[in-house]
Amino acid sequence: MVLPFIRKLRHGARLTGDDERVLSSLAEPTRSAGPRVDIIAEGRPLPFLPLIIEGWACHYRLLENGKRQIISLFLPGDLCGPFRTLPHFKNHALATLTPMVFAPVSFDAITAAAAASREIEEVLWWDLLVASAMERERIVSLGRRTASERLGHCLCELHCRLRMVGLIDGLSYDLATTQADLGDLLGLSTVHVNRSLRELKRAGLVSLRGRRVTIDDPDGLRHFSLFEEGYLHADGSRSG
Amino acid sequence: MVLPFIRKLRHGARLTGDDERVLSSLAEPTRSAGPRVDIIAEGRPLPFLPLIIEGWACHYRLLENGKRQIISLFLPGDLCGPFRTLPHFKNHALATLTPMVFAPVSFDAITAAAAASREIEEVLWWDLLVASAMERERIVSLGRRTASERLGHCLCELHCRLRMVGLIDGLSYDLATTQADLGDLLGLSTVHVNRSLRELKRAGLVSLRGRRVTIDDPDGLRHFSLFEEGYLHADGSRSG
DNA sequence: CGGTTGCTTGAGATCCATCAATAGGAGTGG
DNA sequence: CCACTCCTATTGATGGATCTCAAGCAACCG
Repeated sequence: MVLPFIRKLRHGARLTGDDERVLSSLAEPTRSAGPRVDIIAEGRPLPFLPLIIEGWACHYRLLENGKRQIISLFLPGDLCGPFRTLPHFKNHALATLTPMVFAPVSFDAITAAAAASREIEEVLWWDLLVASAMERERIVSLGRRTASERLGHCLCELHCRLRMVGLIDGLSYDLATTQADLGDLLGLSTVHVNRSLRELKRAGLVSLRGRRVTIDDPDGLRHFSLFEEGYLHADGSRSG
Repeated sequence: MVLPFIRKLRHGARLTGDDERVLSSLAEPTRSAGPRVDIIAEGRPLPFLPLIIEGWACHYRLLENGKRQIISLFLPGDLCGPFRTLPHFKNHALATLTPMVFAPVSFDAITAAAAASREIEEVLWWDLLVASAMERERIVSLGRRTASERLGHCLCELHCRLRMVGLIDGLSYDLATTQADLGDLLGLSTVHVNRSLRELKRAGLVSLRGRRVTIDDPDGLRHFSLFEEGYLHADGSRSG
């Protein structure tokens, strides 16, 4: 079985067998965590870099007024932060959204891997630059897209990201978040997430059965949400 | 005269004289640009990394619906992007907000500088991590702060950032943006920026004379805006 | 079964956008 | 020095988007 981490990185570089073996070795040993558990508390330096094998997680921030904002959403194959850190840099809280299996990758190991192979060094940068592009895209969403557009955009992005790690079934995938989580991610109230979802359903763009999302009209949803997937670099555009 | 770039980086590492000379050499030669000019068009790979000597700039994104979102704001001393890029990564548009003097730093030169000195490599990462923290903080603002809180937070951040490069005068500094720019930065309409500003003024938190901002009640403004400056690493916390 | 969690819907309030108009300041040309 | 224009700031009025409060429902789980 190929790790989702490896599957994802193949979109970013042509990895040799050696490269993939080195990268796979970073993914061991693994730990497990339950759902809705803090892996790393807010304000601590990062002791290691979590690499997700299975499950979803997020960086979040709790404001003094009690509101929560999810800063980044992490899926299987994701490194939960930049591959390099410095002393005195504190982290946002990292929490699981679902039960999760992850590898606590040591920064030393990752640095050594990058030093050993130019391709690995590049693909780690590729991953960092894509993660950073997703954050910037969310700034655009939060600032200038309506609630329904934000939600549609998010559903498009998730489909694309899950496709990169082989976790979709055609136009369907399992949405592991609650609507409250989506609200904290998109800067909306739970109630309004629900209404926006209803709007997308009524427009025939998506449908839901339980936690299973199906994008019924991909072009329509992309157009409605102003979604352009280039920033995710899922097309192997390295070769084009 | 010490470059703002150097002044800023001193907050991130103890640089030797040699380090500073190497970093200063990156800042030459320089170019000038007028106000409201695109330095780099959207969707192009980055030909070089602009380093601002004087003036303000921003990354922005124009949506198909005509709305604009400013993604990052850049001040004197700022590198307008991560110090490493990869082929096929396209950029957001980079535009000046004011007349600007900048150095088009070549990625090769910056890579060489990082390879030559561990301190330089670290301080470039420091800069990248701080820039990334500012983007995440804006996600929090856009998602979970009210208009006035966002504005106050922004004014606090600007004061801190300008302080790091010596461009403040006590509690005052020159705000180089129009209210329309602030709106695009904070996800608000121009009109509402104006009203939020009025609210901050009436609360005795800030005052304005022309483009000159004065923070009359720093603690009050910080508290009101839920601003905690740790993410900017302006305190030389590397030593603490 | 009862308790908990998440989803759904309604009603009313609030925040913010939009439209429209005015005013001030800086530059420009006569 | 004045008239003109453009850009920015300011304010009012109105409507729309979203939040909050509240209630009911469904699924799951001890």
